Amino acid sequence: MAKNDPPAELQDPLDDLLGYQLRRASSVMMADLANSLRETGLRPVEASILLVIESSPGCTQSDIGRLLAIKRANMVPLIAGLARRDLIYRAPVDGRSQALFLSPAGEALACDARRAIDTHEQGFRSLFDETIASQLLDALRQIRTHG
Amino acid sequence: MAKNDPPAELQDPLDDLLGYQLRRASSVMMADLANSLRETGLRPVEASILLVIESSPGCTQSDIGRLLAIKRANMVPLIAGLARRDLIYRAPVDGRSQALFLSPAGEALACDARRAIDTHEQGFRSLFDETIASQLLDALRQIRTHG
DNA sequence: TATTGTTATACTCTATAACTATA
DNA sequence: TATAGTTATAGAGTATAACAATA
Repeated sequence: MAKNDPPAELQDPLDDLLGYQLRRASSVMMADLANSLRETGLRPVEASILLVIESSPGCTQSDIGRLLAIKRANMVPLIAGLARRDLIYRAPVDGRSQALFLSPAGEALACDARRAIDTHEQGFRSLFDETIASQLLDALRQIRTHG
Repeated sequence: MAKNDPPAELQDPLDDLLGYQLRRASSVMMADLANSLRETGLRPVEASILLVIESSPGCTQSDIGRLLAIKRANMVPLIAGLARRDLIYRAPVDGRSQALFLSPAGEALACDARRAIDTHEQGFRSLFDETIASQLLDALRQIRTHG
C-alpha cells in the first residue's frame, strides 16, 4: 500500500456522492494538467485564455471572463501577465474595450499548450471506451447548466 | 438570455475537454452544496468530516485527512473549529493520537447535513437515469484513482 | 443607465517547512 | 526513524465594492 493511502479500516461514507467524486476527480485532472503544462510555463487558466483568444481573435477580456466564469476583476492580472510576456496584444475597439490577439510567440505557445492538453486528455479518455467518454461529457455539461 | 451568459458569437474551444467540464461541473455542484448546507452552519468540508467521524467513530484527524485528501496541517483548524462548537470531542489514544467522536449535538447536525446533502444530490441525480448516474460515478472513481 | 477596465481588498483553499512529543 | 499534532506562512483562486471612462 502506498504511503499516503487512507487506512483500510476507514471506509468512505462519501463514496456514492456525485459532488464528492466530481470534486476529487476534478482535482486529480487539474493537478495532472498543471504538470502537463509545466514546460510551457503556463498555468491551466492561462492556457485556457490563449486557446479562447486563438479561437476567437478580437474578443475582449470581459468576453473571456463570461465564457470561463472568471470575474472581470480577476481577468485583469491574467491578461496583464500574458501581455507582459508578449503572448498577446491589445487593440482598442472603442474607448472602453480592447480586442485581444495572439502574438506570433503566443500562437506558438498556444500550439504547444494544445498539444500538451490533448496528450493529458487522451491519458484520461483512454480509461473509457468512446461511448462512455461521450456520455460522461454530456452528463458534465448537463450538471454545468443545471446549477 | 441571462445577463451573465457569454456572447453567442464566442464559441468555447474547451467544450470537449473532460478536465474543463469536470472543473465547471464540480464548481456548480460545490456552490449548490454550500447553499444547501447553509442552514446547518456547516461548510461542505465540515459536513464531510462529521460524516466521516459518524461512520468511523474513534478515527483520528490524520485518518480523515488521508481519506479526504486534506493535508495534516490544514486539518488542525477544521477539527479545532468543530470541537470549539462542541460538535465533536477528542479522547487520547496514545501520547500523540486523539480519537474523534461526535457529541450529541454533532450527531444531530450530521443528520441534518446528511439530509441536506441527499436532497442536493438527488437534484442533480435526477438529471440522469440510474444507469447513466452509476456509470458517471464509476468513471469519476476511475479518474480519481488514475492520477 | 449599463458596460469595460481597473484598483484595492478580503476570504478561502491549498501547500511547505519546521517544531514537539511520542511510537 | 516515522508518525500525530501543531504553528506559521505563502501562494493560488475567488469574491465584493468602488471608481473612471465610455457607450
